[in-house]
Amino acid sequence: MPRAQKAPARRRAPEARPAQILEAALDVFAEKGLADARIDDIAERAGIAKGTIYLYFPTKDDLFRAVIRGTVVAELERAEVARTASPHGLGLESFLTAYWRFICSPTFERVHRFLVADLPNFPDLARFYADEVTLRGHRLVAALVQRGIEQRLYRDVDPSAAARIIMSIFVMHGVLRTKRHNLPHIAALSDEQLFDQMLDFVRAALGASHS
Amino acid sequence: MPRAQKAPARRRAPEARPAQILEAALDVFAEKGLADARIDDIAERAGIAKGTIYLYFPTKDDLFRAVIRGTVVAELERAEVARTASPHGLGLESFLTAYWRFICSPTFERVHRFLVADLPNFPDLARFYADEVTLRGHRLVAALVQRGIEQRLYRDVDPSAAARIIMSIFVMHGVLRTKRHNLPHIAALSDEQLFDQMLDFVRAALGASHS
DNA sequence: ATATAATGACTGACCAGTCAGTAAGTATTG
DNA sequence: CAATACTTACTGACTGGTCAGTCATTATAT
Repeated sequence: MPRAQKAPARRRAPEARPAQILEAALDVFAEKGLADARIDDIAERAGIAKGTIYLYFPTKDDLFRAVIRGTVVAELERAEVARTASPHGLGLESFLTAYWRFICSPTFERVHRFLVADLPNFPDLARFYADEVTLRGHRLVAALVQRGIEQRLYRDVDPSAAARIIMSIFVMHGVLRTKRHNLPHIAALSDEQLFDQMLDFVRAALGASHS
Repeated sequence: MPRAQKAPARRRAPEARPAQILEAALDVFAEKGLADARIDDIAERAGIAKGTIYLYFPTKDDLFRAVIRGTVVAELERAEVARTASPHGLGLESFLTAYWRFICSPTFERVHRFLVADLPNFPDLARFYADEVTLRGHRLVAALVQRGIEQRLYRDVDPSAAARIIMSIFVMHGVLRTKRHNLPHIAALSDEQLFDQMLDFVRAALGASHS
């Protein structure tokens, strides 16, 4: 027979709960990793009781999956926006600008860690991510490089290789920038400076004829 | 009063134990990550009993630290070898060849995962790694680029930025190559082909005058 | 004999997941 | 427009399993 004395303003909001839980879960998973994240922590951060989480997500794994899918979908939507935002317009460089802006957002920082750390334990999610994010991004960039070549903006490089290398540079720098505090050779550089340096390098590699 | 019936060929080898334990621990940590690795698993893989591990390493964390330091030291030694192997010789490209060979080794693959996943939980180790590996590698590459510029092999780029970007490409490709099975756009490419593509890109970016 | 190496059953802490119980909201009735 | 029963959202103490770390005991070596 459980005691029940204090009733600290309990709220009912079944529509809002899932999003609320996912947000708290993203925070805690990103901070601690899947294994070290406690369901109690997530509940506390969401301002609800532990049991409530289990009304909406059957297990911790399912919650984790939902978080990944949620953030990945968000990432894809941004990519779509970036693609359609420049209809047949500015090409590779404007895409990279938008891409870098995304990489510098808190979402990227929070997602990246358990992308590397925990995704290998979820082969189906890893596959989903590879297909829907990595590969899609690669195809998009490769197409932009290809178009640049056709327009004689770039020399005749292998678009697929160039795309892969360019993405590598940007993603890795997205990781590095979050570790500035430990890395004296980056500490003083702003995100904009990093972007400019990367763009210079890429332009030169692609043999861009004009600045 | 514990029972003790079977004595399956107990061996005494106090000198060999630490290395034996570290090797088993590296395997298990790499496979499962810090949190999911069981001391019992490590003991079993090493062919000894759990208690024996605690004769040599006071806690699981200490064991993990020892594994990191061990592998990082190994990595540094290879870098030293690579540096001294080309006295004032072939410069950047020969270093990158050796570096890529290291990146393609099993050690890199096993170490990288918990470098990203678990190191954030060990600020002192992260600092150590940043100083002794990342920064040292960066300085070395930057110096090689600098020398290339002085020798008029490369155009007048920012050596620090170029070094950082080159390292980014190589490290990221070290990660990608281990995920080939999920990535159709790399699956068919050999490590050598990846290296050639990266080198082409870098050469072009540095404005290398001859192939 | 004595010292040292090794063992593995055990303990204590931790935590995912459960469920009996409580509060908030809604429908029904007089 | 109560008082009532009924439904649904939520709670948090509890359970059962897992595992890091301990230590009394046993094996080997000298």
